[in-house]
Amino acid sequence: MLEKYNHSARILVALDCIVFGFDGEELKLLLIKRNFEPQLGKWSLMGGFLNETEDLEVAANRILYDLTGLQDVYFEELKTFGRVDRDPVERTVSVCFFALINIHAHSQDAAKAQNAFWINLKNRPEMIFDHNEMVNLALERLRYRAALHPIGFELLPEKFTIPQLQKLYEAIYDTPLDRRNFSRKILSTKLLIDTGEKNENSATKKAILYRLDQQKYQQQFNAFHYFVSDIRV
Amino acid sequence: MLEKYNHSARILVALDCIVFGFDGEELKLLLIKRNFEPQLGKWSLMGGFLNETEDLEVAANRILYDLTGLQDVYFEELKTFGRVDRDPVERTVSVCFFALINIHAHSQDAAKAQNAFWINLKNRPEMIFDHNEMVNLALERLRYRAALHPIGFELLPEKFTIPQLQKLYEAIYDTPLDRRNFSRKILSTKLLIDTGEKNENSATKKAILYRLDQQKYQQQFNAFHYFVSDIRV
DNA sequence: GTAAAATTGTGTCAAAATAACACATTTAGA
DNA sequence: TCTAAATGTGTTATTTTGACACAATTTTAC
Repeated sequence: MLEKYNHSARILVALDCIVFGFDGEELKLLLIKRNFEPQLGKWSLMGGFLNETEDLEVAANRILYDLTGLQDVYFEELKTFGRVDRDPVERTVSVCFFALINIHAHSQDAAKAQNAFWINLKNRPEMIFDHNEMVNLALERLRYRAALHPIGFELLPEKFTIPQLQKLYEAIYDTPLDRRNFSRKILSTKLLIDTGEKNENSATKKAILYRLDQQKYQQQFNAFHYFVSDIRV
Repeated sequence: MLEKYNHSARILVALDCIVFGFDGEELKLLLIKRNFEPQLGKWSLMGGFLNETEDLEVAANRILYDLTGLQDVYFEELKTFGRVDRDPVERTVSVCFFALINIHAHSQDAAKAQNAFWINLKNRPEMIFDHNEMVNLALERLRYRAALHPIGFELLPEKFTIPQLQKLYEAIYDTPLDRRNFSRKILSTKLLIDTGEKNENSATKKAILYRLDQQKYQQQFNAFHYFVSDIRV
């Protein structure tokens, strides 16, 4: 039997999860109005603790599932936060993730059970601990990633129009984009498949509904390089 | 006094550090030939445990300092590794960082004290635990970062020539680059200042020695976008 | 001395990508 | 059927990129 590392401190390992959504106009965050201690009544990210016999990645999926009822959603590690005083209750190191989900496809029941609400990113409330810092960094990372990889699609429904996609990018970068250049750029990636359908929820010209070419999406994930003039990572 | 989180497991939090260097020809790693248990005699990254009263970032700096004698070197978090069985001795979550240092500027004594050696990245040995996975991911990240931000300079001496810089990029991406296009691209960033000196260690035409414009480096860090044909992140 | 070999610095040019911009089409509703 | 709003596509000048050529510098060999 191997000897254990007797001289070092065992520390609580938490996970905190930032969930981004898009309602067609604004970027949103799924935040918890805490109905439990500590910090009851305040806003926070969804979080949890790593169990003794649980892989870190499994724990992240568990927390996402408990919040959204979704499995296999896009998420990536953001950073591990480890200031000594970040949680006043007890020393806790938190591995922070962010996820992108289709805002219409998750479980309302799961969200309700966690007392979670979609909040406009721009109007986000003060949050507990270092959660504000986490969200700021996550937005930065989202902008970085979305400029290089086609992750925007993760936030849209299965079928979507180019104008919808453009509105998403405009929300992510908080800047207007040229409609014609945007369309050309996106279509040149060949990632979009024309479904033959049109968006019927339109009072004017109905835009073409596309879906993502999943195979090309996987292949081209690392060769997307979406750039427009105002977007610098 | 606040109540503690009584129902969750406390876990060892380790840090592992990948140190990259460049000897003018090849990318190198500063690896430990373990003269201590566990896994005595095997190769590993430099690591350590997070102390109870120590910020995570402070711990990373401590470990880097113990290995290199350097402070304020470039490093960034890579990922936190948390498979249950990643360390057979005991459940340990490891926050992995990577650093870029000038291979000629660190403390030989510190390295010797840790039994650390510079190893060609391409000939790297089998390492313990998930350290191989860490290094693979770090190389990927280095390539990603170096394509977008001017971090290559962190691996060079204060004064360097454009051909040296090119050799570095060729080592990072393991691909030959066109000398003329490279020079044009780098000079167009205006990040280089001509020192007026030349590289005297040359048997042929002596190349101009440049130094980095530190002010512009800070300003343009997020607007570098170094791309050449063969380099795709 | 001078020629040869290796390396460095700079220039050219066609092709591709980008940014700015214009016009025609579709649809609901007046 | 006319209008307003939104969508789809095209044009053009400018900038960036990639492929390539030539001149200059320096040491070494003769």
